[in-house]
Amino acid sequence: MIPKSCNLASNGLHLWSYTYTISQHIDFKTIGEVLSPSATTHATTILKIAVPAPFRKALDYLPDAKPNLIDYQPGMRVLAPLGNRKVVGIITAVVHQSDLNAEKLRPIIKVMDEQPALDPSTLQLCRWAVNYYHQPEGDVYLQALPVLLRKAEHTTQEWIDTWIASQKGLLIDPAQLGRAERQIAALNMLREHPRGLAQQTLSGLNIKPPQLRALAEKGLAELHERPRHYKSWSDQPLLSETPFALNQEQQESLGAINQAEGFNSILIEGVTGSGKTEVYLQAIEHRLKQGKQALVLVPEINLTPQTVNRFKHRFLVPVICLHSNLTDRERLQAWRQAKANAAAIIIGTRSALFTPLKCPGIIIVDEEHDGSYKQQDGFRYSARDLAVVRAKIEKIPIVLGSATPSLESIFNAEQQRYQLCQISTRAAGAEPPSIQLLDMKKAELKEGLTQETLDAITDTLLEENQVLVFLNRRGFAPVLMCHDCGWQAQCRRCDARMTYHRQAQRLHCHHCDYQAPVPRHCSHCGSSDIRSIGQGTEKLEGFLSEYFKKTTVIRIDRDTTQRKSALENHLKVVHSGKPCLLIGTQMLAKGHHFPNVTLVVIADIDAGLFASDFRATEHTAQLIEQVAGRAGRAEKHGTVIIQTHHPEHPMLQTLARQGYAAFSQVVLAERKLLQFPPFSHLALIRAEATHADQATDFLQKLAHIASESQIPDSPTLSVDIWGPVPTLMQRKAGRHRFQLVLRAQGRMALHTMLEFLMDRAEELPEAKRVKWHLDVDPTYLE
DNA sequence: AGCACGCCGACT
DNA sequence: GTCGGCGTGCTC
Repeated sequence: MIPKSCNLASNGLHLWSYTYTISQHIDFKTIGEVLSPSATTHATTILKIAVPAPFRKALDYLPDAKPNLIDYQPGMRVLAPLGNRKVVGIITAVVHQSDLNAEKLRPIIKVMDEQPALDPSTLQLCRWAVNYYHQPEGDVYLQALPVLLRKAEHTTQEWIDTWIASQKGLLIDPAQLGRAERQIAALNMLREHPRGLAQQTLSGLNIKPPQLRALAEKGLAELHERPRHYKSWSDQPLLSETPFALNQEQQESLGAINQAEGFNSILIEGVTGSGKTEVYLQAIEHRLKQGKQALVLVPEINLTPQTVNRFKHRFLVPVICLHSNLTDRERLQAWRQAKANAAAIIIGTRSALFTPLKCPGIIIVDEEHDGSYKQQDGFRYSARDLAVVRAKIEKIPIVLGSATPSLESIFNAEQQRYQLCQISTRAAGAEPPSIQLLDMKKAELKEGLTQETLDAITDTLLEENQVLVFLNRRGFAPVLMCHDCGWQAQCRRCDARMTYHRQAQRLHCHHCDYQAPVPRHCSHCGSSDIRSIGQGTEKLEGFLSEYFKKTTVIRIDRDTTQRKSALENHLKVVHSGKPCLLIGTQMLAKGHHFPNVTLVVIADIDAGLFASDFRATEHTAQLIEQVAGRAGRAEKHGTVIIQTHHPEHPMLQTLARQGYAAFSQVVLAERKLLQFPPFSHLALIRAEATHADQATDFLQKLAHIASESQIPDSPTLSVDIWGPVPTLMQRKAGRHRFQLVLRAQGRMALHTMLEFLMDRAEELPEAKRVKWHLDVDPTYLE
């Protein structure tokens, strides 16, 4: 029997064979060290291991007890001692000298798999990410593995219990087993299959473990663990439906993608409903025909059964979907299948980027502008940006698609780094919706809606069409105020007002989840005249279902869709096509198609026009376009009403009259003037602590170190340092938050600075007293 | 991060 | 007298 945690160095039965190609696994960084004279004189092997602990760099370890039997390769998982615990780490390099004293080095406990868990291209991607995001190596390398493989209990290979007849069992006359009928049957079965049978297969043949164990005790059968072999998908027929005919622009986009041999990045700017997905499908088909796999990244919210079904309907080959409610075990299974080429198409969110592919053929990033590609905690990477790096490493094409590309991507296209393909016509000849800016100034409002808007809703419903009212604010009312003294309900842990939820009869902070009962009296003056100010989706729902008594009103936000499948149930009504009124937040803006919605009302856009963040207008415009894209598909023309106090706002004007492409040019010019990304590069160091000065002291020190290290009179290498400045919400969840903003013209300057700063930060005693992190290419300055 | 060590307060 | 709170320090 082979022990479950099969160590390579053990002398157990090896039923597998493993081969490797040294050249494939060379760590280029270590070549110099390998060839250096000191290394050749002392042939000691040092393993650089990335461990799950807050060290910036990998730790040095010695090989385990039987080093000669093992070829240590970067990417292999090892079990290593760390303090008084055992951790799973990744070999990042094999070198021949260490900066540490030899007596401080400890040997690893064992190598955990016979093949590296991280293949050479994933390793390269991780190395790139370490250098770019300046994140601890352990965080980066381990993040690239499924959760279960970060633990010692699981192996990269799946092991299958297999019973096999022993030598004695093959020779014996089964009649000697006497009246043990079931054991005789079992032995006969094993004799018929001298290469062994999986325990599961045997169970299916009604041969159960007790009989098999009885045979094993008599020395007639043996239990082995064998690695599971996956069947490659590549010999299967590809399609189960005929692809749709493409229009001219789709054809051109597909041509650009298919033409690519090796790395190429293509940005598809295609209006909502332009049939981008069809282009993806046919581009994937092209690569499948070459026996290559496809990786498709989608935003969190878009990974709906509809999206996945679109792929499953088209293709007969195995499609794997990595959605958020998979169990860890299912994720590991998917990882193994992708690595073994048992799956042809992998669709997933951000983290799916690290799925190993045996035969990578193409990467597609749908809705590339979407914020959910940026991880906002721990290892803060952008899956979209890393996807481009991965495509470069794998030498395959990458497609970035969006109706509203990020300004970074538009800029990259202008710089010829991306090939731009535009699809401006909607499929089936549908007209783009017309955008109407509705001046709210001095207008009489009913719960935030003008009479004109209400009339438009009435007309649409009378025409038997559906209406979508977009309000990006959950709850009943954003503010609860004392009418006598002006007191407002504040969150006691954040610098934010509490939102009033009427149905739950609670005050709820949307920033830290703190909840409180609704006060009956003002805590400042004791008055009982407490009123709610402003509108939330809950309040709007109440008003609209009263105003449109005969119409079904459906509210869709985080509060109404908490229960599983609640969203799908809500949407069933919408998809039935009956006239109805939809009210919703962000959730409604993406991914869903409502062919019968012909009127979209954006109730309050003003907050998005004047937010302090430099990306605010970009995000607001993307949101408007996305919400507007819900309206009027196929034969029905759509209208979008944007209610605003600032109809003359240049951003709104440009967007409404000339569209997103023109808008993006205006904003790019603005960014250039202000030297903001993509015309410069940003990094943030955020710190939070229970006492504000702990955070500022730490950041102050870093700012000082940074300015000291500047090379004088070298504009190409200089880094602007701002701060420490308080974050927009200075106190959140009871902690004070400050940040340092670093800006540089060139990437090199920024990275040199960051590498230096992170090394120094690790040594600062203050660093241990505050919670802090680095965010390279932050989405929000806050 | 995780774990031990260590030094102070409320309890079977 | 202990159990346990979390501040501090350390891990190749």
